[in-house]
Amino acid sequence: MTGSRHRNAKQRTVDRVYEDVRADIIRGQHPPGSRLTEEMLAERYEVSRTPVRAALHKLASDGFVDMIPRIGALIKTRSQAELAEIYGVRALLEGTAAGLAATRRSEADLARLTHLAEEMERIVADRDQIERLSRLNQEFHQVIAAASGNSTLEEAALRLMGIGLLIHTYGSFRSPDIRRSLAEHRVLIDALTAGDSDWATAVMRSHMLATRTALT
Amino acid sequence: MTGSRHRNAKQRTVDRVYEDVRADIIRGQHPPGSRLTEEMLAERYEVSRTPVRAALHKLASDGFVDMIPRIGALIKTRSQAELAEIYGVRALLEGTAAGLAATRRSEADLARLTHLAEEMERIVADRDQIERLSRLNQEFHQVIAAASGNSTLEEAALRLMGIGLLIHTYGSFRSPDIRRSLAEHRVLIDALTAGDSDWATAVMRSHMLATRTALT
DNA sequence: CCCGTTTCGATTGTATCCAATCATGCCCAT
DNA sequence: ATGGGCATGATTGGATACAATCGAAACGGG
Repeated sequence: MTGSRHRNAKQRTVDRVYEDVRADIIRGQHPPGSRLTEEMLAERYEVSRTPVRAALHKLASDGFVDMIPRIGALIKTRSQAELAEIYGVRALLEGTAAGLAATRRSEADLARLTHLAEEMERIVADRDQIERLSRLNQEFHQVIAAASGNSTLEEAALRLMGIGLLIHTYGSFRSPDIRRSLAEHRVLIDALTAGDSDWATAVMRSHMLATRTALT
Repeated sequence: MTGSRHRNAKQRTVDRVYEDVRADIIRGQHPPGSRLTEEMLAERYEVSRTPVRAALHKLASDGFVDMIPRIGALIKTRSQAELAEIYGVRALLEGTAAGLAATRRSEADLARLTHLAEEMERIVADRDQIERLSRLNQEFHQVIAAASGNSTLEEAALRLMGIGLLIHTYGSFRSPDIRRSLAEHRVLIDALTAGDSDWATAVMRSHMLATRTALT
């Protein structure tokens, strides 16, 4: 999340462990509140404790676990209220980002967003592809954040998106909410295509706040 | 920044190293772009590489350095444009936080803010206490962010405040700008005392954007 | 003289070992 | 029976040793 982005032909052990543990958390393998010890993870992934420790600290700084000295890493629990907070702040940040993106987006951005929207609509009915739907949705939002041209804004938004993944978001939504969400994506693309900042901001804010409500 | 908060009677080595390196960066001991090797820091602080590495990774996740695999930690360079971005996003986040704080602030919060404002006014003329002025200012903003009652918002704002410290902010301001800034603090307290959300939001936004301009 | 190649060294990445500390549970005294 | 204190063990924190990888300089060929 906060980490470095470079072409890694071969992944370092610490990165592999980080990704694996993170994926397990998102999939609910490690339920909130459960305890992870370095030794246990080291054994499971067949590496030494050193990379496990590094990965755990990174997970902590990304808000996935709490590291308690001499206890271990506890999977962070997010209350309903915190989740609502996150979506509220996302509305603020991503709304602004969408407004900026409306004037700065490239044709390639629009094409990518359209492709993502189509793909999501294609698989929306398939309950087996919920996880993929969630990833596509995340990428959709990432593209817009990046298109804002404001890396500070983008980074802050990305951070919150990552935390939100703690709950396998789409899985907890009901079908009508998901379809509404996808329809809003289309409107968002229209606003960005039109280059209308205010419209884009409003749609994005509306999109995030509707999602917040759908969570409860 | 992102780290854990617990009563630390005795500080762990990694924390000490983190604080020391961070302070050195803020003071300009390590100029932007310069390279920090683990071994060099281990020798300087007379510890092994282990806590140094942990501290370095934390600094990276807090946006103070870039960790490049097999190269080392490079002190992050922030362009004028990035700095402007940061203050822009702070205006957004802290403006919202101030609006929330206007309705939720306690009497203790107001007292603390008033005390901080007075203290800053008392030492504003003393060029030797620039660093202290900067710390007090930071605490002022932290108190408001915390008073918002929105921990997500608070955390995001705190993060950006920390990054902003990369440039010893107040040191690069001219006297009139600093005095304007302190005057705005007073107005902010008035708005919070009155419980006027819109006013508080507007003042905070204005305060941050004026600061952004003063930087250039 | 310049450019590609290869070797060497510097630096991070990983493993293992030892120390310190705190949670837990047992035991004893009241 | 109950509460407090103490011993023990589990777990992280730190140090050291070793491996891997990449950059840079030296070297050789064109």
